[in-house]
Amino acid sequence: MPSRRVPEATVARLPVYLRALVTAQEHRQRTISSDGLARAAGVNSANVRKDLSYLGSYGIRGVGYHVAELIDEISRVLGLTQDRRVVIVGVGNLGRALARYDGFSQRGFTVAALVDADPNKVGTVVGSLVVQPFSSLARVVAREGISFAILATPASAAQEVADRLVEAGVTAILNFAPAHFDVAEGVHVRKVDLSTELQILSFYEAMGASPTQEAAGG
Amino acid sequence: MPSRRVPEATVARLPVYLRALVTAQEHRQRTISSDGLARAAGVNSANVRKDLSYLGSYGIRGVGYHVAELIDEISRVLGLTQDRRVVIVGVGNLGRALARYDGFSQRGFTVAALVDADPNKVGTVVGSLVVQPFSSLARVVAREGISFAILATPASAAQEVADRLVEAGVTAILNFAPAHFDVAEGVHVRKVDLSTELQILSFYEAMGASPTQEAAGG
DNA sequence: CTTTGTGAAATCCTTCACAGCG
DNA sequence: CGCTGTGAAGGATTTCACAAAG
Repeated sequence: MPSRRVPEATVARLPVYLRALVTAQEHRQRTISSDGLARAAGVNSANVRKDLSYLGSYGIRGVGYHVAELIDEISRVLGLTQDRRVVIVGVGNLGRALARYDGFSQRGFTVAALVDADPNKVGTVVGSLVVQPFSSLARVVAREGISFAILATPASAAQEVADRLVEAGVTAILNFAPAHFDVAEGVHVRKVDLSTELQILSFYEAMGASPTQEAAGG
Repeated sequence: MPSRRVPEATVARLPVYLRALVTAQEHRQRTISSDGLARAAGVNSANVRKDLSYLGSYGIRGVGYHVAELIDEISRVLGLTQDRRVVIVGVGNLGRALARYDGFSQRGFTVAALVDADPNKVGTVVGSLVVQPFSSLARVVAREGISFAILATPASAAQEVADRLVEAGVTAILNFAPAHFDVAEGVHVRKVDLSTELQILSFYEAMGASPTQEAAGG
């Protein structure tokens, strides 16, 4: 029960397990073995067992893990018990699509505000939200109780936007801009770069070589 | 010059270096040190040097690397010299945004076809392309000379779609569906899961713990 | 004097293999 | 017997630290 330190690689797999477990539950499955979970997640079963052992959540020898119990445990460890409010900065093609993406809200992430620097976009409606001017970022973040941001601006604006986000009190940023930026200690950043992923595939295509199943969440 | 085997972790960083190098070149920079590149990419400089050493591309001691030369070298290694043609399967919010995303074409990936199983979407226009029925996937892939696919369907359809893509001759799949699937030997898959990324951030938020800058491209 | 290239050390991660529980 | 939990082995990756090159 008392969870030890969880390695990064394990943390990155927990959401995958969670997804597989929810699917299993929808199929009325009450228990699941490390092997079943491993298959669904595309990893090795010893890896699953070791990962889960970090949570202190114990399975039953000869049986497997209780699906419902594991879902609760992983949700708790991932901090998904509280709803997270998110601002999307930059409502270009990608930002607009993310604003409407229901996968976020399904998993407890509420897109509470949209912000853009372009006066032509301010005031337009995306989904059920009106785009706010970038200049009012701090106010919006405070008013809406936002702690997460999705950064979907051009690369050139990334550092500036990140600075403003941190100033405004945002503590986690999911960065879709193809650029690196620095943030203060304690602010968490993850980067998703869509063309990078295709370029990596391109390498293995060109080589014709092995790595075949690759999660992009390391 | 004779490139040895390139480790996976290095491959995942090459596109990041490439991006930084192109930016440097736009700023009229002729050479760049491992330290400069490391800063721009958000990694350790020894890491940069080791990575580049795998390419056999040599820098100049006391000076650094020629920007233009390195761009060529990395582009070649990543197989970006040839244009890749891509089909997007699933034109929901995400698929449509990806279809219009100009970052792909800027980097040599041409979205050549859109496909969807929903008859209401078939025939609609996204960007400059007409959505084709899923049933004509094989024909479209053959006609358009497509080798890459972006899978942006619901999770429940992922395995089926992947099977059809592989049948049709696609050899690299970028998977946005939150599901794992199996493919034949030699077909390369990378997974991008948007809510997973937020959930990982959520973990570190909840813990208040260290990992601060994290690339999502392992 | 600056900066690369790289052995060696340190760290992290995965997989094996099996004792032991249910 | 089946399946978990985990020590130990094996890989992979990162970082250090420094000799050598320009």
